[in-house]
Amino acid sequence: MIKNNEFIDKLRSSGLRPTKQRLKICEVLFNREKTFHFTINDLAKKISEKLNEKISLATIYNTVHAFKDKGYLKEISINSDKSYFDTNITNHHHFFDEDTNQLIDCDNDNIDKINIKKNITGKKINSIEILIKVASDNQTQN
Amino acid sequence: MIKNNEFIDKLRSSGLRPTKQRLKICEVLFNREKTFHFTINDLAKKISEKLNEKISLATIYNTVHAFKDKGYLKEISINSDKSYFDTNITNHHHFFDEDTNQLIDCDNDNIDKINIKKNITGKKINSIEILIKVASDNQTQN
DNA sequence: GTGTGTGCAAAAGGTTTGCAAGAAA
DNA sequence: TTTCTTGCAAACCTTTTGCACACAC
Repeated sequence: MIKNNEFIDKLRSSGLRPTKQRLKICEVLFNREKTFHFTINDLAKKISEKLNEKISLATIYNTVHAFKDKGYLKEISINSDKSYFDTNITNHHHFFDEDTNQLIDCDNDNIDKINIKKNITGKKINSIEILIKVASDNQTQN
Repeated sequence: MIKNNEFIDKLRSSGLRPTKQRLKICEVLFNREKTFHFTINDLAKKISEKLNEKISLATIYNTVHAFKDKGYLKEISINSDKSYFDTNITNHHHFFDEDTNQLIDCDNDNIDKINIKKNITGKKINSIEILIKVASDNQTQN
């Protein structure tokens, strides 16, 4: 159980004012055991469920982007009509279950080191993301 | 230079009627040397440039999805406000240049075999996609 | 008090849908 | 003639923006 004070310090230290809304979003996002993979819509729903309170969508977008910029959230690359975010900011990868549209973390340990033999001239590699698409074993794939 | 007849056969053999519009889209997509990475918008622009003719957006969406379902196009996973497609349907990966928002193919040969040690129970791996984000060497990264 | 953050509603951008007219079989 | 395809416009959904009000400092 993370205390409110820790969130306040965290926010302050990154130059974000600890407002009521941001603290509530912190609580929903970071006060949990497991990684949370979510879309903005998921988050909005979770907020109204868990806190029985509504925060304006504009504010949620604002906050999620601020948190992403500060490195508290990661954006995940899937082709989808919406953006997915991840509270797990460590270097890791994802399974994407095509049956249920669910994301599952895949630790770095579960994948042998990736060695890219070629790079683009003058460019530096910022990140390497692996997406493993899986689906039910006994189903026709497309 | 692929002949129209080949496109007609290709379409017919997958149960798609070879309409004027689909043939024109085939021409723009597949009558080229290099891989084509595109958004629907890019494709619409290319069509009006190359063929000096307009095909309705609804039809372009329709056709691209049909081609994807038939396996003639691949959808690429980037988080972006729009969908990217690829005429290269072989097993390969991508560099994504964050400076220019451009996609560059990365052949399988350039990456050592990926070994996933863990899988999701009851699921089969359909694909493994790697996205390597790169950016200019002499720039602050976020 | 000043500057930042919030919330609403409107707008924007990509994508999908319904339906009538047109083309392929 | 039947079925599939096209094209337009409207609808939809996610995300962004403008602006007035409220809050943090």
